[in-house]
Amino acid sequence: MAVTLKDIARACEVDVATASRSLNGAYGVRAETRQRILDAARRLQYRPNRIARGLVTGRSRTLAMVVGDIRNPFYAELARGVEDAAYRAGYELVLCNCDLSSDRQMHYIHSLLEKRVDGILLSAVARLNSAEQLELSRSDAPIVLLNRPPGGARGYSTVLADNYRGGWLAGETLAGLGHRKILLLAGPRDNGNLAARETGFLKALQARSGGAAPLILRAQHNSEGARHALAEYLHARAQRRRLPAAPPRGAFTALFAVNDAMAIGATRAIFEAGLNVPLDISVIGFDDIEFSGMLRPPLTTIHQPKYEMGRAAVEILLRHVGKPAGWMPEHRTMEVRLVMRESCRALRA
Amino acid sequence: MAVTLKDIARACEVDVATASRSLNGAYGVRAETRQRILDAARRLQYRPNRIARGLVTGRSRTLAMVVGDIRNPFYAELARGVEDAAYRAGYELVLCNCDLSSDRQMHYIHSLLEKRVDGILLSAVARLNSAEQLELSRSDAPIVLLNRPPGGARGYSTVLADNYRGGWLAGETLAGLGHRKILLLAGPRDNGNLAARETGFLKALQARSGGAAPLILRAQHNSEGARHALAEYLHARAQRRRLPAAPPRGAFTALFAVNDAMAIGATRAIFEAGLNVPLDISVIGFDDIEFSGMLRPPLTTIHQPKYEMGRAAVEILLRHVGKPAGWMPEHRTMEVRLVMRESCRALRA
DNA sequence: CTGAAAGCGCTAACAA
DNA sequence: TTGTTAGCGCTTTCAG
Repeated sequence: MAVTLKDIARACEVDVATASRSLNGAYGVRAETRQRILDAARRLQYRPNRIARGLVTGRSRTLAMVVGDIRNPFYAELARGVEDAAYRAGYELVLCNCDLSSDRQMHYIHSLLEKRVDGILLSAVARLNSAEQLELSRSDAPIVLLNRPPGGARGYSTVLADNYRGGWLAGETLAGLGHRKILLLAGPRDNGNLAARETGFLKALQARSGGAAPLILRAQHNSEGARHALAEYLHARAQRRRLPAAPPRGAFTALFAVNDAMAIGATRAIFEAGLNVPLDISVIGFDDIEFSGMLRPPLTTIHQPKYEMGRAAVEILLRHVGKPAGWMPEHRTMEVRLVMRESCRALRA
Repeated sequence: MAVTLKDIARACEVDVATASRSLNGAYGVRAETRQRILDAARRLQYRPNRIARGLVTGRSRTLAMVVGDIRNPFYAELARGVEDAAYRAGYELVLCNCDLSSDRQMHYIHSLLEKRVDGILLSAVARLNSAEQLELSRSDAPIVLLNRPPGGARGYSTVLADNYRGGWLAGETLAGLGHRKILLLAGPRDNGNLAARETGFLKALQARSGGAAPLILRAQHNSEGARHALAEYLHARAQRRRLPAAPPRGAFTALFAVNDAMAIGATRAIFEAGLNVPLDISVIGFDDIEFSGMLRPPLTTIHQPKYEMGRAAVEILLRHVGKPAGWMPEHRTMEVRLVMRESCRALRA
């Protein structure tokens, strides 16, 4: 059995209250007594039972983060930022993967609330129906939406990258390099972040004098989805022109993929079609996952400050602990920036 | 204030004990009464306070995993396996990143024990001094070492990939392809897993008739470390032979990096030196992180079943919950296998 | 089948 | 400065 406060109180011939005070607040107790208790605690290897403490204080010193899949390097980087910030503040982090399952997401949220976590970071993309939304809103623990557009769920704090501006930057970059025939490799329409990037990109092209509307190809927002979709597209084009052997050139000279995973898949498809990046096609992505810099060619992309986003979300969350639900939601938009690497080249005019 | 068992007991005009029984064990209570209570619970949105329950049962239904850095895709995959298994068993997972800091590692372990987690998975590589080892051994919660050789810490259950055999496989593969001049890109000597791979590799080459001892280059076990070390080596060779422009060929025709991150860094260094993989140098790695298959060329590597390792570790851990400390440690060695992709080629004899 | 009562280990008024 | 007294919300004997 573990040694309890009572044990150390008995050993020192004081009351548990005195022992508790010595170990915690520390003031309102004679220095000598306090020392005696501290010594006994160390000697007996006393480990306070935080769960008992939690029961009375109502706080667990635990935060939770719900993500889609921690194997996604984007989430991993977010999570690391979250965890470091939590650690510094003296909190632990419980991690929940729920993929796209809103069932699993709700299951977690229930468990977390039952465990009285002090706050929840919601990064997963699983949609919630209105019953679930309602349930969330009654949550005692503060919730911040991290990289998850509110989507009907008003009233929560949010931390988001400036996706629109990132898309714009991508458009500017490609157009500035002289590209006119451009492919937009877009994701599912119902993803708010991806949609914002798309919009920003389109606007940037429109704003450019003579900016023609790009081709739009929609795919799953992962490598395989992008690779598959683009491969099919390139193949179909070759067929149509009866160029079974020769790869199609000239349909577009640049491509924007709304995230790096898609950019990676697209790059593969391009090489597999016998074309070259950036000689035949320039590629620009979005996210700047660590891996992007290690590709051949290193990927030009829009960087979002994932680690800092995690940190910022924890700061907001902690500011809301103990506050009434729905207390002054904060909205933080994080800056993005272009990272020029080698997958884009300028077109000679 | 949250609704408690007492509230629902009052609403149903029964005792809290009856309410508790109805909500849990469910037997020993009249069906009609039980139903009434269940209904009330739903109606009042009752959420049991698990921390109160934990105080009496002594279980928290929480597991913890201590890793180096979740951004490392290897850990992420392990973690996902762990989390899925925990989820299925009705547990939550707290995730702790401690890099190489044994301070942070110990800090976590203390917190976790104070929070009465039901078990701890140790994957981090931070070394523990003997005082820390002693402390660990007195832990009430079971501990399993996941991908972490016991290194003096006997008595714990372990889950490890068959690193030795993986190294052997790599050696066999290269030798079987006809390579004779081989470079071993090794990691720090004090890493047990990496050292086992190294040993296996060396043995395989020795076992081959005419297998010459490979060159050994030691580097940090990450991409940049490997890239740097290999670049320097290639450069120095070029200098020595007064071939500033022409890249050095022929010193070795194949290379084994003891993990994929290193293989990736090495591949970069090779291309940056103007050489080609696999034409000039074949490369084989270890781990089979997801990314390996998306490289150009896709990396040949030794696959370890990371996800399954995570799952296996949880199974063992759960088997030990509630058992006395040091109870029948289990040791599980997971099989590895060769994944042949395009970074290795056969040498014509 | 159900109620009463004790207690998990700790904190926090309130007294002394 | 210290001890006493109540709980926190739940489970779990033990009676009834």
